[in-house]
Amino acid sequence: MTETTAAFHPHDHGACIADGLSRAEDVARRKGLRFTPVRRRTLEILLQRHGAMGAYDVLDRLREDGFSAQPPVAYRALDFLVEHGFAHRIRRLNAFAACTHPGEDHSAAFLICRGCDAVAELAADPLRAALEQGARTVGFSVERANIEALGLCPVCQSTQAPEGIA
Amino acid sequence: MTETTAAFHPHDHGACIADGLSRAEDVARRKGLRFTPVRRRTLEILLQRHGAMGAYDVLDRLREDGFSAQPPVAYRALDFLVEHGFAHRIRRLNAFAACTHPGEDHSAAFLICRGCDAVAELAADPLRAALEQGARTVGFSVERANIEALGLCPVCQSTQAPEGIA
DNA sequence: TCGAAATAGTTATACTATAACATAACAGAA
DNA sequence: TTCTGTTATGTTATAGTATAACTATTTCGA
Repeated sequence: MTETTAAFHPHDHGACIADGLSRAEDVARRKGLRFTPVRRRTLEILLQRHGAMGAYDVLDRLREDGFSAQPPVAYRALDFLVEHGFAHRIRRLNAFAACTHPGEDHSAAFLICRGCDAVAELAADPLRAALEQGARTVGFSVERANIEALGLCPVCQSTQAPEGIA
Repeated sequence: MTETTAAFHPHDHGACIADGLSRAEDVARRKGLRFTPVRRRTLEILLQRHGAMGAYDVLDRLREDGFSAQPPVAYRALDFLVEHGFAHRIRRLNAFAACTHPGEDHSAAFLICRGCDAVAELAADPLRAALEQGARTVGFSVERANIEALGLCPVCQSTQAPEGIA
């Protein structure tokens, strides 16, 4: 497992967004998926935020672009993105985040800072493998997994109080 | 990581409940926690179900016992149980489940069957260790983690259709 | 016994998500 | 091209989940 996101550090965010979009477009074309305007715009919104975003926040942004502002619009687009690995759902936050990985079909783990709410994505394929092995001992076959950790990012470790006191 | 639950198999459920309660009582006494009637009853309800339960389902049961039927009552009791390791929150299901582990202070992973909704808890300390190591490479300190897998239990593997078709 | 702290009761509301059905766009076959 | 099945979107309504904020009570140590 190695770092694959610069969420906790400064970086070229513009390139970040452009890369994410064009990668998604490539994958969608290759898989024959319909990367429609709402879906594309939804991914772009997530990429711009570069962090976790609630469905209703996404919805607000979509409204500004003239899309229908009803919840199902956002949820469908988000579900599509998650389904195909362009985004992840972070259940602990009831939120979504654009996938920051180059590769397709990976497993991800999320590091959620309780100090500043930043979210970082780690490649979790080894973790996933370990999980599947454990599951096998009970005869369970894993299809999808969510791995989410709550804690403190480097910055907040020096400025925030320890757990339970803040 | 080894199997520590019999959720996917028949077992002595009565003993299961009694054990869970008395173990919790021991720990609470040792830690100086107040294992009040609502909290105790809430844990008992979760143990009886021996699976995931929504907060509002718990609330319904509490009402039958004469406790106040307002959401905060259930959420507080559940939060207490989760906080001290007597129960776990399963975010994928917006639900809670009694901890089926003997030991305290462990990490757990959940196997959620999409066929029959059964939930099994695996000891996930190795997984947790791997997660923490990965987090360290980004300078992140893990305090809590949720690891949840969706898939098929042994029984449903033979009777259910594959993902996406069911 | 007094007072601080923790727990529980209560009311109201905020936030998250989906069901269900109507309409429109698209893709391949006839 | 036109038909037709399929996929996507629009729309309305509502279900489900969770917490804020305030009051009352209990507990426990000083």
